Amino acid sequence: MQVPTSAPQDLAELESRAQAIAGFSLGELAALASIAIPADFKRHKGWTGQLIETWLGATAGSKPQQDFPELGVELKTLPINQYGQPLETTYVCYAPLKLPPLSSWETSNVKNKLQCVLWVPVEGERQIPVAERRIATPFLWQPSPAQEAMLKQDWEELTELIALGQVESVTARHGEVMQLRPKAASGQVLTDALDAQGNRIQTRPRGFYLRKQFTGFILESHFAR
DNA sequence: CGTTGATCATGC
DNA sequence: GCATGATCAACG
Repeated sequence: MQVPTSAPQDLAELESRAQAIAGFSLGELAALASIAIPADFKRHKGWTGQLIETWLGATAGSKPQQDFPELGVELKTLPINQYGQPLETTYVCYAPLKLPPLSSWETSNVKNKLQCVLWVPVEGERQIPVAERRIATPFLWQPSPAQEAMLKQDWEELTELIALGQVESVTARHGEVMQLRPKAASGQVLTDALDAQGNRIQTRPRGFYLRKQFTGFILESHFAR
């Protein structure tokens, strides 16, 4: 097995590459790709995602686009426990805080990002050394009408609060399947937003995250089929 | 003990 | 500063 040197040409090739790494440990994949393995993720939080990107032939580096633009596919690795349940929430994208919110769900970043996702579940329990964690079964997913309705509802609720200048009062408890949380290099990072009177204020950048229960439901639905 | 809020690395 | 990849760890 070798690291691909080009992007997958179609969905079939992407799926085939994804299936090929199923069952391998992160250590094996790193060794085959000549990539150093971190002892832990304290300072390497994005390492697994980048390793998977390498093996699937995603364009290196971070781009403000989908991982496979030609295929319209977004790649998400998902740490799971021994029962196949997600251990962490899933980051979707930044939330615009300076809204002339003529924005709609249909044109939102969230909907665009989640139109088609290649989920790659990976063993993530801390007791398992990083190198020994294995890739589970990757699969392509598109939101069902019901799932999209849930996402849309949360997006509209959260976006409305932002539009009303209530950003500061939104907590991660809002939203049934998707939440809004700080997303920055530190708590010192600030960005512009608006208060209820429309005055410019400074606040921590926020991102949209999928709750574990929701991604767990996606996994369950897929493997129950 | 699960979740929220904070944090780490990197590129442009 | 924003966007990518996420996990860490304090707290309720």
